[in-house]
Amino acid sequence: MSERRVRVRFAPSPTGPLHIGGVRTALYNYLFARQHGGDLIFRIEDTDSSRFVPGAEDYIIEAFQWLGIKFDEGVSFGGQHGPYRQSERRDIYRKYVRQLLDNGKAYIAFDTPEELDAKRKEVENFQYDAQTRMQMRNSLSLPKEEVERLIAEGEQYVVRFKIEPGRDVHVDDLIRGDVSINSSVLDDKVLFKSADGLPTYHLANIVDDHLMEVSHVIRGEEWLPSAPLHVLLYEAFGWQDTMPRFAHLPLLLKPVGNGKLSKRDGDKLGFPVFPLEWKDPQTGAISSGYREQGYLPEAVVNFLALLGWNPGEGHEEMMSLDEMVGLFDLSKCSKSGARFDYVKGMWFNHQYLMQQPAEAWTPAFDKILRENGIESTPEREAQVVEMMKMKVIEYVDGENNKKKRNISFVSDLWPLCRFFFVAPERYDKEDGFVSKNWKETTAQEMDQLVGVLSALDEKEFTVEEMKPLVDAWAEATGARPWNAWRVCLVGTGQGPDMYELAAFLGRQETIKRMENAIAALG
RNA sequence: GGCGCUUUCGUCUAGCGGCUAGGACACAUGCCUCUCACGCAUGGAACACGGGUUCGAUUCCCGUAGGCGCUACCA
Repeated sequence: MSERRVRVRFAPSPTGPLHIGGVRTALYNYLFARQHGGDLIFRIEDTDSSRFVPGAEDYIIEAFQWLGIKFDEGVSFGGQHGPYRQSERRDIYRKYVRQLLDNGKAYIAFDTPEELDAKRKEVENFQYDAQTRMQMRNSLSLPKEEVERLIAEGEQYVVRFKIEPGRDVHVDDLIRGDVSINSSVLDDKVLFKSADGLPTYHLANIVDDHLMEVSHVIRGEEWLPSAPLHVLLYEAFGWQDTMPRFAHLPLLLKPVGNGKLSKRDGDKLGFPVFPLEWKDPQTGAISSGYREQGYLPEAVVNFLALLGWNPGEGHEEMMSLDEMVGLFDLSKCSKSGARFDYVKGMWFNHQYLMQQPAEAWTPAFDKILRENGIESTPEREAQVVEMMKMKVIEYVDGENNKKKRNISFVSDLWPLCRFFFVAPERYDKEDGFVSKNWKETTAQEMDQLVGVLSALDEKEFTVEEMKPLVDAWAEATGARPWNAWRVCLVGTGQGPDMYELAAFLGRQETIKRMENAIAALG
């Protein structure tokens, strides 16, 4: 059994953008496949034509590309077991439906959706099973000629799985151990619909996993209740010897409140639930994505991996994809759902952001500057802007650790760096820092400081020239001008060392801001 | 309602019969300091409950309660 080559799959339904929980499922499949030198298959489960959403498939592929999760075969990746899109496998499924029908493991049912609805209204907790199927319109209850006539007349029908009641069905789950359920509580599931000639999930899933030689099915816990049905299907086909092992992952729960994290929760709760931004082709509504929010793929993957799995023994939480491949272990997955605490995701992003060289941030920061109207200046000033940007990065990400900012995203830079580019519009006395550091005599003091600074020309306005001059003056007069000076240049208690800041702004801008402040605060 | 899964700090979790129940995020405090932050240090904070089994249960078993999922001609 363990001799079999490891082959796992991620098989989403193209009904919209990929949910973050799906990303984690795919990630675990990826880790498992890599670790065992096996294959990861990408299959599209589009057996419900009515729920098909254009663009979803490409979106999913792009998302995994961004995340660095690579597939070995499947839709758009090629392989020997295709086609990998279920809608292109109709003929294959037909053959297997026939086999089940011929073996008496399945039967044809003519009950319309309306009839079934009526029945459900009439009988509380109605279930289509061994108890009730003889009361329904199907090939078991109807005479043979009648069945043939109905089919010949083109009546729509479905094929149902004939579940034998009263049997304990066992599923050996890699995460949960033995799970058993009595077959009597299972209903005769629809396997195939004549209306569109397509199978339902259950049939397509089993047939494909078998044909694609899938060795392990790693999927979300929402599938656990139907796992016994799948076991029964493998048996009905006579494939029990090559039946894959199952592993049902705990679900991702909402950060607050009840229930699992759903597609609609995202932006409402203040964080994305999709890897990439998604625009609904029908409504045009936009859902935010991790990529567009400024997350690094490494951070998303690292954060997600630890929601439901843990390497144990106080191992470092920061892990690359490759490290995780070495450490991953299905038996170390937790059994209960994990609340999706995106604050920790932000911390991971902070960590990965800090590992990057500052130059890596330039494109993103550039965009922010443009959004704030900084770039739309004449060419001459463009050079200055460029220099400023370099300065900003140095300030934020200087080799001196003391200067590092607490930023989770590059976009967090703007409120911290604004004053480099824009003079304070107003000096707010309500601001605690301002009121604390701007006293009666401060205006005078700043006036003097302007005088001291004026001795330097624009070229001499450097930290090296300025510092001795100002320090000497402060020493002589006993002034402690820095905080008030900061009020002048920044407007509040933020920013780098005052000499560095002043040198960066230059003589003209520095003195202008000081005079503005003196005039405004008096 | 039925069936199944599940239950350690606020959150993610370590623990696999004997531990002062460990770590991370978040939070609080202190240090550093011309501000904010970073960094460093410190602190508060948990075994759902009730029965067993055992010399001994957070750990094993059974109940109860809570949480989650499934219960479609959706996946």
